[in-house]
Amino acid sequence: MKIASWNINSVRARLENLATWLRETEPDVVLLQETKCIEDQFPREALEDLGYTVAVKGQKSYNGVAILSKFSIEDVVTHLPGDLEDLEARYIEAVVGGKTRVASLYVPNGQDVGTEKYLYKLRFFKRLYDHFQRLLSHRETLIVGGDYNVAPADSDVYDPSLFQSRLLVSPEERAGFRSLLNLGLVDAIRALYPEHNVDNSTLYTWWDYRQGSFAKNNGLRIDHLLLSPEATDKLSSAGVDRVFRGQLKPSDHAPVWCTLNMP
DNA sequence: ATGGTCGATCGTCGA
Repeated sequence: MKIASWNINSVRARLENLATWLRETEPDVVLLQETKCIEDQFPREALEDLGYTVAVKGQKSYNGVAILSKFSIEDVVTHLPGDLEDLEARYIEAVVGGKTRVASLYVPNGQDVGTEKYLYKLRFFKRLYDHFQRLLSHRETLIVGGDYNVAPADSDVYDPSLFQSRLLVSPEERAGFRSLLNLGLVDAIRALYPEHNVDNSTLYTWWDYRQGSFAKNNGLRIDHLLLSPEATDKLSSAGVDRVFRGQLKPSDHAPVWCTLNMP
């Protein structure tokens, strides 16, 4: 089973890129973020024509997450517990193919260290911690993927000297991300590509649209696939489709993917 | 130099 996550930065503006990527890389399950439209505007039929079942959590203009699956989709959850007043479309979870649980999540960017949006980001990580702790007790094959908006280590940043305690790398954000690993979730990319054994600059998933960042490979690794122990046991390969960041009208993120050996 | 470049939507916010 191939599972991929992609911050698409508007599913309507990116439908051509998305369809090309689906045809060329053939993921079984896709976790999308920043679809940027309400559910009625989501190009459901075009994706169904490509062989996918679709589950969407939409919002006007901002955020929006979705799950595409070649297999059945059941038990859909569209709100991250822990804050009933949070109406932003940043979380969707479902069971695909009858027994594999997946979630597509879009962690708040955080605007700037110390702002109200930054505090919302840190609270979001606490909610993820509490929810994943509960999910992990079920001992399922679980994949929680998405745009975490955190570069977990300096090896995930093109120039760490430019990123000291800044947004995306601050100690509090990294602690939030690390707390999920401490629950027992495993970073699929780092499980197969340890930071001291690889060219870390090939693993970036996001490049700013500005200043020619992609041409200079000024990137960060902020999109992640986290696996439960039961999923990690099945992990066989993983990678980043960075070629799709270089196409015409690209998203500013590249897809990240992994394959699991399913019985 | 507090900029730059996108997308949604149509002046301005969010990233």
